[in-house]
Amino acid sequence: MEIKVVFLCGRKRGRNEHHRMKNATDILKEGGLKKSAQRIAVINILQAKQKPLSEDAIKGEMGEIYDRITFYRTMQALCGAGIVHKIIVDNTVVEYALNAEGCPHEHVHFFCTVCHAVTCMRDVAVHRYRLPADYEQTGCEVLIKGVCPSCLKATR
Amino acid sequence: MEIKVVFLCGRKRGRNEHHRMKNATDILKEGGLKKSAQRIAVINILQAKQKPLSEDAIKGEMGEIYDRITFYRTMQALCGAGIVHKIIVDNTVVEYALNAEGCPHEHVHFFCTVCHAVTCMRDVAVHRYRLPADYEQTGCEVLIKGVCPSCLKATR
DNA sequence: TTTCAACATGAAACGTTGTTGCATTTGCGC
DNA sequence: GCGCAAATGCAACAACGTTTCATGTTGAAA
Repeated sequence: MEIKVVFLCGRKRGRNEHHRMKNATDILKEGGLKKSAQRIAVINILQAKQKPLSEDAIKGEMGEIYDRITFYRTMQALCGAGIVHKIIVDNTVVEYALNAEGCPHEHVHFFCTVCHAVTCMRDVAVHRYRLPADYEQTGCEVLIKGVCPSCLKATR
Repeated sequence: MEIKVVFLCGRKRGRNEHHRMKNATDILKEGGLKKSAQRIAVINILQAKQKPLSEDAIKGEMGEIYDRITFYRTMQALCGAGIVHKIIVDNTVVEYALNAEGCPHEHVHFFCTVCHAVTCMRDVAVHRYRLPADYEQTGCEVLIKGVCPSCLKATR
């Protein structure tokens, strides 16, 4: 039986007010996972980029230590522990994002159809859909497609 | 340049009030696609089952005439013409559903984590999310996960 | 510090999913 | 019916994802 640390939602943080990031070792410990070079590398990369990344992008950052099989297992472990979440854009397009510290509420994801970047819209909460009473809801994925600000600006 | 037939939304139909289904040949013609055995088979199967189906399920219904390569191209054609829509449950789980006649508004999809069935919640519209003004939205996918009525009943 | 069980790793091999090229067949407008 | 464009199906390929197994690490208890 392992202890999960739950972050309490404090006051809202301002848009440019960064909090000190926890290091990979602590994140793993809190998730009840053993430390390993692969896992630390993945967490550090996702933390540094501050946005969802594809396997390919992570691979590029990892360099030599990247191993395809280990990568899948690493991501399974990190997802299972709630350290990262998987964003399914299409059945052939998957991205991974670090779960935000602080308030880990369900948020909307945005996919830019021009540059193919995926963004976690942390300020846009998932709507609470009303299904017929005999359905039990456990989760909800929302993916909005469109054109991101930088691509929109580029076309003008 | 092909002509797309747009169905106008008339009065709401009652829950058990079925309208006469168009046949596959007409659907293809309206979609600007050529008639073919594969396409007709897929449309007929989706129409008969009245619910989203996986490739495997469709394959099972098609029998001998199923061909994997043709299937992908068929689904690409049908999706492109707006005759069916693809529901991405997970990167390894894809389902296809016939676009409903009548009101083809964006609707929510439901995935039962017990029986893995996918349902089009035709009466549950996709919420209009408000993103920052510099984002342009073109579409939105909503997938709710949970337990469907029949699985819920089975556990009691 | 040493020991050790549990877990992470990476190589090989395999299965599935999706695509591309090409020769052949089919649909459909003329 | 003719002929062109599109659909089909085969082969081959590429990418994605999993399983098995031998080996290397981690972390906790002796």
